[in-house]
Amino acid sequence: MLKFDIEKKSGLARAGIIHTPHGDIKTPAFVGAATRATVKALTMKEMRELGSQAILANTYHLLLAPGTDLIKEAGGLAEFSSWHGPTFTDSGGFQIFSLPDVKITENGAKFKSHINGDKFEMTPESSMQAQWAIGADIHMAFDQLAKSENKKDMEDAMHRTHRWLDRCVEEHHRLLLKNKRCEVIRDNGSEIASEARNDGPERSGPSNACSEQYLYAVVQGGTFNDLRAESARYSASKDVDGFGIGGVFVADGMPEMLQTVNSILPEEKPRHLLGMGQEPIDLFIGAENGCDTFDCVAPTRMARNGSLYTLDGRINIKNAKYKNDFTPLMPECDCECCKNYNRAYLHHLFKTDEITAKVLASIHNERFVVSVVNKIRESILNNTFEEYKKEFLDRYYK
RNA sequence: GCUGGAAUCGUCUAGUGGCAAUGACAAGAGACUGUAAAUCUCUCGGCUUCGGCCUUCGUAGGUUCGAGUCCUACUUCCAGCA
Repeated sequence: MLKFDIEKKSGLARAGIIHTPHGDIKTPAFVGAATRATVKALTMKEMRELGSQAILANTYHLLLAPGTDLIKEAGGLAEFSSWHGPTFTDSGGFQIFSLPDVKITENGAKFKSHINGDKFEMTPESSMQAQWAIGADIHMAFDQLAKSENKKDMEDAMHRTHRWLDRCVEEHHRLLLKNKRCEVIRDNGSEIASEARNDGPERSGPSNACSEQYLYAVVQGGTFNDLRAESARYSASKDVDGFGIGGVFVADGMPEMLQTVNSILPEEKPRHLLGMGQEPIDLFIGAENGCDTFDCVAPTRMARNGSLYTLDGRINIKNAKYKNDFTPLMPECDCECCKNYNRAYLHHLFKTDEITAKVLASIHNERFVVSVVNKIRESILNNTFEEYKKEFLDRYYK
């Protein structure tokens, strides 16, 4: 079982430490979105320097290229990407939702590769196998999202997610048993996996794709809190290491939804809020209501598109008004971009389409969200969360 | 000097009698939440009570119901020949 220590609690909010085979994650924490085993425009060294604790890659993308077997051959995601820290993989479930021409059956989802049109099918079992091959520390169950006003549609997707979860858990345990590092005990003649061994010092050197790996169930249910509650109860009843909360598309109603879900989920297991983090307020709401980790593509995507975070809200650095602005992007920021460059320079780099524009902007935006979540953690530990939240949000959204 | 060719919105460009005029870039703005995203959308002659009105395709004339498009002259540029 994944080890998670809770250091401090305040209502649903908590600060803790997730102990993964590749190191600790002090929570709440923002996990960098490294879909194709890279955080776009950034090197892993830059990610470490800006304080990122973990990354999340996507099974669907890595399956298409370079292939999960190749990553296994390389020694796993951490070794392959030179990240060497805690890693997550998303299951590919989101792609069922986001790609066109996806056929969903009870067995799984049939995709067409967006690269060359190759057809292939992903099932709960194949997703688990792919994630084991990729070798991230924490895996997401293969789920089905829905975005519908229709409760029946949402309910159907949720129930399918639950049936798939059963298959994910079974396959995950089968793979756990196969793993040579796992201790196997016999209970009533049937093999079950015991707690993965996690003795010895943290492994930060070359990793092993066969090291302990952990599974999160994914809670669905859309905007219907009774469905969310049902999904949380179902997920909580399963033998998993933690939980992803998925299918959150609007911040409206998120506090109530998270209160519903996180009041049901067992306190001692970590919770990951999937895909939320474009708006800083989402991070506050998430942490406040019991989420431990977050991931979101928006900070780096927006960075590449010139939309940059400041304590006074997001600005578009490409706007003409920054042409002669020789002040730092965000004076209070300690990132490489803000410490060394000014807005006029960033404006120039964007207007002339220099690669460095995207690099510096991504360093800053990623640092910004990492830093906000780190400060949320500190404030939970210091009992100053409410003050920090008010101070930050009043200024950011004024 | 002669002979051809060419001049269109910041730039390049489409346009061969019905045109405020094509496309690209540039410019201005917006979007982006488990990444088919270094992407996408909108604006881009002026005014507008949103029905239109006015001014535009080197300059000046002309033909025509109608000219960026045809004719004449001029100006500038390009190529070739002297």
